[in-house]
Amino acid sequence: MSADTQTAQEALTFSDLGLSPKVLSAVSDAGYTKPTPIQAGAIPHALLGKDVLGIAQTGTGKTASFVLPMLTRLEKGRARARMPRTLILEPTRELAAQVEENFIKYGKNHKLNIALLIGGVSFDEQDKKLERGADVLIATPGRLLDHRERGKLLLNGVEILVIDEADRMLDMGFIPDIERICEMIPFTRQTLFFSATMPPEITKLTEKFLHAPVRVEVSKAASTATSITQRLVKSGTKPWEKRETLRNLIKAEDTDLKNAIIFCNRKVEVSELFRSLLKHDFDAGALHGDMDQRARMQMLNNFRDGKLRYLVASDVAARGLDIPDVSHVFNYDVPIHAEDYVHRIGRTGRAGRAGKSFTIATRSDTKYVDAIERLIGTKIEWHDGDLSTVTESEGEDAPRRGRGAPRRAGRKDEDRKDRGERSRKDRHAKRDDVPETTRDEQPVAEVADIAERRARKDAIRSENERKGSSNRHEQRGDARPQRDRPGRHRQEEDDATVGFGDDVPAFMRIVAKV
DNA sequence: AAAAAAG
Repeated sequence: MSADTQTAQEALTFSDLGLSPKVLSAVSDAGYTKPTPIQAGAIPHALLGKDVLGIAQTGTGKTASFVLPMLTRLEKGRARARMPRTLILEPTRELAAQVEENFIKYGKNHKLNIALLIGGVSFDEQDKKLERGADVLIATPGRLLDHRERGKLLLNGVEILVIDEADRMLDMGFIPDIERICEMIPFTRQTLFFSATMPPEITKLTEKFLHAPVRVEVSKAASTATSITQRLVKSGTKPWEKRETLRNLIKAEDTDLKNAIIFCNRKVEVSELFRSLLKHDFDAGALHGDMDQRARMQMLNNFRDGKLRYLVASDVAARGLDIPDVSHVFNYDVPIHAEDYVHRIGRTGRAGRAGKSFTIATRSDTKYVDAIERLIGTKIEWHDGDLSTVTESEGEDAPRRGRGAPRRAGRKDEDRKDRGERSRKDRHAKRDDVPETTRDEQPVAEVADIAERRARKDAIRSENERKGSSNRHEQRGDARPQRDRPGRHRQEEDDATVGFGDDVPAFMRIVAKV
């Protein structure tokens, strides 16, 4: 094919980039033939040992753009005890785990030691992996520094350093840590640096720590993904009103809705809404940063595997997490920062698939909605009339409008309970009942188990229904009483972890910069 | 008005 400039890149395949045969074969086994723009741009330079400054959103195939060349370069040489050869820094634990999955997937023809150093889990296993000598070290900053202070880790053997999601690290106050870490690593290293945006602090950082970097910037689409249908949904301001709005919305969307992420602004809201949804028989999971790590992973994996249909989440899930095939995003709260809106709804409509997003808005959200519309440069349509048609209820316990009524008997009681009032003890089996006292510490794990059991039960039920038999089998509860005892390893990675393809997004090119 | 990350 002859090359006009545009199609030249399109025509590239992975085998044109200089990757090793082992890597290429893993890539093709994973089903990929064509690199994304960031991959095509970054990989050849990374292979030559040059520093790379990649400006790209998550979902652009960014992860593979450093994983693949690193694998190729790691084929020469061996790791020594406590001296990892490469280091990848990630802002969140889930992202770090996701990068590990990528190394496992694309490194399946390599014999590499991979160590994942994240908080919330015991040190023992991590120590062992370091001791054995890690070719690839993937870490969140806190735990990494912790290990180093304990003397278990030497960073002066690091040949390649990756800093991922730098702007998010900035938001999270990690920059001082990042600077400390950079200073521990020899000057001669190669640095691959990724950020979605380039605020001044980040530019300064790159000037300090990158040497003559090759700048690779993925093109930005002018507007929001056309594959995402966006709607605003009016609601009263009271929590129970918002929950009801959400439930009705979910039910109305039922036929199209494969699975959904429901974003809340705060962690308490995540747990409240989660418990409420469970009470209302939705197979929901929850994800936020105060949950214990086991529950976080479990929820995320169950959601990915389709064992949970709904995931109530804080913004920990807004960026970067690769959850393919989410059909719906609900914003239970309007995000306070407009960029977060872009990231949140970007969880759907991936790889050109159709996605829907609904944002529940109350009177007090107007200015945030305005900011979002300004950012994305377009008005978002109201789903079913705008806020002028909402009748605001008075007082905390204002009775609900008697209409728009619950379809099931007993709903009123549940709603009363939702509002925090005591109601007559449920007629439901206590097994599915969520402890009212549940706060965020230990009980979350319990709740997680309940959610998991329910998810399994539901999976079985829907399987049966599909087969035409509507009998409900009770699955024996096999939730193990796993306490998170330090020093205890869990081998039971029972469900094979799903692969994380980096979807090429129709959308993610949006630049969420003001 | 938040979330995230070390414990």
